[in-house]
Amino acid sequence: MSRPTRRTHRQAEAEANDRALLEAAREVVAVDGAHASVAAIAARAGVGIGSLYRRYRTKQELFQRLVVIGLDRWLAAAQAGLAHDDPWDGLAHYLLAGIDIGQGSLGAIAGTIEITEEITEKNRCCDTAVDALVARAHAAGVLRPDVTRTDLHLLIEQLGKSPMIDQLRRQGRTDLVDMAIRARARINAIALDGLRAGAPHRLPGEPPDSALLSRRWEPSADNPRPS
Amino acid sequence: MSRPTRRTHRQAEAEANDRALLEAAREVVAVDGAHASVAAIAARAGVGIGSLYRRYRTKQELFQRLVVIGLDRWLAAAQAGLAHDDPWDGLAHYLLAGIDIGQGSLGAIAGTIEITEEITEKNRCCDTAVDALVARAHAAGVLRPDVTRTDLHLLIEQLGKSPMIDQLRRQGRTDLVDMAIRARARINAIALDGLRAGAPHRLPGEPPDSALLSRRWEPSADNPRPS
DNA sequence: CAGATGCGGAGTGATTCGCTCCGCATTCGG
DNA sequence: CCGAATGCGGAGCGAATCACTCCGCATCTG
Repeated sequence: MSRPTRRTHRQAEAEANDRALLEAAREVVAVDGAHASVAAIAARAGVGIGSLYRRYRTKQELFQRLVVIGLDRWLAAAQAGLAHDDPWDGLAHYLLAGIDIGQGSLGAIAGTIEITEEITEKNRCCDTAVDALVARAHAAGVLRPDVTRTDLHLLIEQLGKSPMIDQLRRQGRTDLVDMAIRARARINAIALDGLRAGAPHRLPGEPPDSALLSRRWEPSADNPRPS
Repeated sequence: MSRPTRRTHRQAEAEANDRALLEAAREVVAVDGAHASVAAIAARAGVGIGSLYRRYRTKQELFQRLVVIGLDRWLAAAQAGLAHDDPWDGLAHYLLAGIDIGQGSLGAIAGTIEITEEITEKNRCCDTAVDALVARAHAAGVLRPDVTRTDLHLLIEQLGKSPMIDQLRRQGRTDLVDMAIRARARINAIALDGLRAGAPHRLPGEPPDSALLSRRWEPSADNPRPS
């Protein structure tokens, strides 16, 4: 009998394939949103369609896994932010990490999958962590007081989507992709500076209701849940 | 003979249909990007597919028209900004108008259409107007000096896409749509404050090359130009 | 070396695409 | 008041693409 920690070649290869699959799915979904096709995902991962369907029985199962992983990374980013000594640095880390993780792509498929209890629970954890991050920054007086967690979330969602970078990447213009990524870093820096305390104006209107975000997980008419 | 200013019922109705068609196309493209189907556009406009194809011989012809109209509005926004006495107010007006016009949706179909001389020329006009707007704001010392026209353009593109609002609108939740629009106004205000002079940090890296934007009009491998 | 395992991708029916074409309602000219 | 003309909506077309199945084959295991 082999030692339990020792895995066969096949098992290791299968795990590597799974990682490649998830990473590829993340990339393709970031570009095509809910319209991402399993063929494109498999091709990007460099595996056959058959291998994809051996691991995930349906496309939705893969997407659910994708959402769970995204929420995990999102929570990790928030906790890493809380680990920073400086309240502002922590908030900035969370925001930039959230943008890079592609929180925006999560929203794209949010309405297309069945919501499991696991997803709801992880979502709650994330909200709690971000609330702490925001409260600390508010208490330290480094974040403009009229910004709420939902504002932050919307900002991340908005800045997370980068259709131009996706388009350039599809075209294989790696030099331009680098340029676009550097350019986006500047946009992010602008947004960060807009979040700092001491802003010249109050934000317009009332703080947005957090229901705005939770409602997005509900199915829509054009994206009916599977029966 | 009827007076030349007098048009028949049919002509007036056809014009109204055309306007509805263009507005519907703008909305559907804002949601679905280049994947927008002519059936969806016609349905949203409340006209038959046949009527659409009587006015535009192909889908691409409609999209080209859409881009031209978008560039017209964009130029008008820049000129309206220049008409403001206050340099900052002018810039802010341009930015907010550009976001609302849906400059972001132009980028989505930019790579899918044949570029006419008209489009190239209008694009040049827009760039010139925005350059003047930026230069005036820089000279007045109200815009942070490390922000370039391309930065502004990328910011507009980034903030122009609102997948969440599109999703809610498709679901017909008009109350949530209003809420989301108000929430986006706050995001825009944050970005605007981040653009003001006196920002605590310099933007990272070099100013982005304007080629980043012009290259996007070129066709891509997955979006080949029609032969 | 024989059996087991997991792989890639051709094939399947369903769906959606851009687009054509035609029956029909409405309007115009006399 | 009527026949001709006009422009409309949408059924229908071939092609493309979708999620998904299934099987021959290469590779690894005992």
